[in-house]
Amino acid sequence: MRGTENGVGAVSSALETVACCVPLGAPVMTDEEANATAGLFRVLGDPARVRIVNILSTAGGPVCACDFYDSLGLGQPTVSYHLKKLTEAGLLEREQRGKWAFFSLRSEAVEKLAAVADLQAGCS
Amino acid sequence: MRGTENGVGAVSSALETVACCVPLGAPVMTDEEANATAGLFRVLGDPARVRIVNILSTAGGPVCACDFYDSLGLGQPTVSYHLKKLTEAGLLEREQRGKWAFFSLRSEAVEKLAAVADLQAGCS
DNA sequence: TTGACATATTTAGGTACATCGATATGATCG
DNA sequence: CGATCATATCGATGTACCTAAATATGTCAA
Repeated sequence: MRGTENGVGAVSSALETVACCVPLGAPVMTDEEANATAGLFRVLGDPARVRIVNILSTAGGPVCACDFYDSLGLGQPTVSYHLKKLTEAGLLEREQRGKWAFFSLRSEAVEKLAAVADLQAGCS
Repeated sequence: MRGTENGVGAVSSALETVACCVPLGAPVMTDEEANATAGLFRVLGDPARVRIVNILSTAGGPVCACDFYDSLGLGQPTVSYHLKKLTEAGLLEREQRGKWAFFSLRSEAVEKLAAVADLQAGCS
């Protein structure tokens, strides 16, 4: 019931939040799009998750879950909780290496995030 | 006690959240910066506020508070609450026109937001 | 100043979220 | 299989947040 690499899009439980987002400056925005876009920002609206993304971006590659405990000053269950939130949103990818879980940033999501937050997108 | 154009930085009550943010990909990130950055995202982590920003960006100019009631399907106090959150974060500027309050996007904040969400900032 | 209107604040209630301790699941190695 | 280690999930608790009704503040016109 893990399902990280099941072939297709490897969608998590929440319909891949990041995939449903639209730029903040979109000419039209449905309720569903507003919800998804807010959902993406809400996932990043926690200091621990901001740090996780920051650590992953500076690491430049997959990072073991256990490496976050000290960096974040949070317990193992709490870190697991945050990693799951980020993964479900589509921002992170989970990879099993032996008995360790490694996480990395999904480049598509990173690009999408930048596009969503760019209000000038499409303007000169 | 309103203080929207008091000369200097026109800071609101919360030390201007957006001003303390750093890019998600910053090489180093203090606790305070992680908090401010998360705070900025958290402000955008609500569908109503996402819509407000979207409406303002497509409007291209100041919009009266009363114009949001119908668009958002929310009551006047609730809209006022959201507008305050966005303004306190430094994303919006409030302007009094007679007995109406007009809000617009702060271009500096818009640029900062894009920079904060851009993980590739400074990379090739 | 008084009345009318627009917005802000207060108060209260319900819900979502972050955190931890305890426990369960999953993976490796003897 | 049984032991061990890493991670995920469950249960519970305190907090932050969103919303609306009622009220206060502020602005303008007469």
